[in-house]
Amino acid sequence: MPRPRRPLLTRDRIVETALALIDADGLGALSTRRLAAALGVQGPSLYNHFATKDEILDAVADTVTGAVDTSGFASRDWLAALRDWAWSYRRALTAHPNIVPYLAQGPGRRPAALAMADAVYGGLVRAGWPPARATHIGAALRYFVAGSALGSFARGFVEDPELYAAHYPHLRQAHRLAEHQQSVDEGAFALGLDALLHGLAAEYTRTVETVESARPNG
Amino acid sequence: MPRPRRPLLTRDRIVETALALIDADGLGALSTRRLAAALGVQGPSLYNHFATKDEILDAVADTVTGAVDTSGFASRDWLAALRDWAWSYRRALTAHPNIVPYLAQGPGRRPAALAMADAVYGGLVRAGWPPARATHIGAALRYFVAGSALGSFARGFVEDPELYAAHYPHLRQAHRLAEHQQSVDEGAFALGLDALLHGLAAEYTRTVETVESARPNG
DNA sequence: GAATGAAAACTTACACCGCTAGTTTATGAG
DNA sequence: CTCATAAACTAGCGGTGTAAGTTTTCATTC
Repeated sequence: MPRPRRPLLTRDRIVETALALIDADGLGALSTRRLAAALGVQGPSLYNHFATKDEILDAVADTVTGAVDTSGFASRDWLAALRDWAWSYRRALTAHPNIVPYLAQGPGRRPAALAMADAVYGGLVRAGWPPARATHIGAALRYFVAGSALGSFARGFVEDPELYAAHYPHLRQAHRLAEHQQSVDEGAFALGLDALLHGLAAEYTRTVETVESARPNG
Repeated sequence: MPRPRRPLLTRDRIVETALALIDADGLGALSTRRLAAALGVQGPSLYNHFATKDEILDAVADTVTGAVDTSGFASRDWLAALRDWAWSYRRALTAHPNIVPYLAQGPGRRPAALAMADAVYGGLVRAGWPPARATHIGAALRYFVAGSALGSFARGFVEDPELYAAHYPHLRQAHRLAEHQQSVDEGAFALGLDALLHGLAAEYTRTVETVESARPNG
């Protein structure tokens, strides 16, 4: 088949299909040949639209990141904005858990990831956090969200009662975790996020508000 | 070469060499043939000692997890034990960052990972946390530690000033993050961990101590 | 001490992988 | 109308995990 009258592929169609395959079969199951086959095309044709497979994955990762809502930093106080962002971030990642290991490596040059970092950092600095602290807070929350989406804690335990009974006295119920996967993971996230934000709020009154009130025009 | 008089390979030697290769060149650069070559042997010989490559990676991951110290749960109060554990956990992972994406998927059937989960969960329950809460706390801290070790936040930003200057007003200094990688990552971890533990301590007095004092013999 | 079976290396080979090179034809710009 | 570019193709390279079968040695059993 030579060049067709209407292009068979577009970047969007490739990214969309890649994400669907990753969601369905995992990151490891995405090969250029399988992706191409799902698009009704031969493997190397993809390289007319992307230079490398990593570029495809970058695009997939960025559409996932693009679903994260950072608008709170423009309208709400920093604490509420952080909470909204963290939940939205988590929702975006858990909707496509298989891409998280790739995405969690860092923003790289992906526009949506950089825009997110920009919004968070900017929002925190605007709220009065010293720049270094704003960096740390953004990083800490990213750690927590990425870690929570990366391989469900609950699903990480095998569904095999005998494995635990013998050697791990406190894990007798661990095999049941898989059943309640979603609620365990969400409960852990909710608890951890609340604790984190609680701690940050305390830190805020301790450092930022203290410093401001000490200034002549604070 | 037929069967040699003294075996050329042992599981330990394979795991050790695999970890060294992963540390040096990354997880993606570990192939059975390269690993075998580093051991002075042909690729398929590895399969006399491990059934699959994943089994090798499991063993590597478990030696890394084995370096985590959970002894605090036997000797200190739960809050100090959590802090010690989290730092030890982080040190173990950041010593071998390239294996973290594999390891972070969950404990699976790896003995060291399961022993760690057992110690943490047991310690928290012994301290008075309700079982469900203990699960959540262990998970939340694992999220945070794994996220922090999985692809350095700082290194995730490209060292290219022009990339940021144009479109991301608040990230003008982001390209400098790579320089201070270690201190940024550690600072973010320290801040986040302190905040998390601060929040958990508050939650403890709110729920556990309240409940206990309400009991007749509390 | 001979026989035997498992162990541990080997070679060969398969199906798949990412990607390059070169070919063919349709499209759109001048 | 010309022609560079775009977008599909086929063929193929070097690499991957691993299965199959071979050879020799070791450890055990009669």
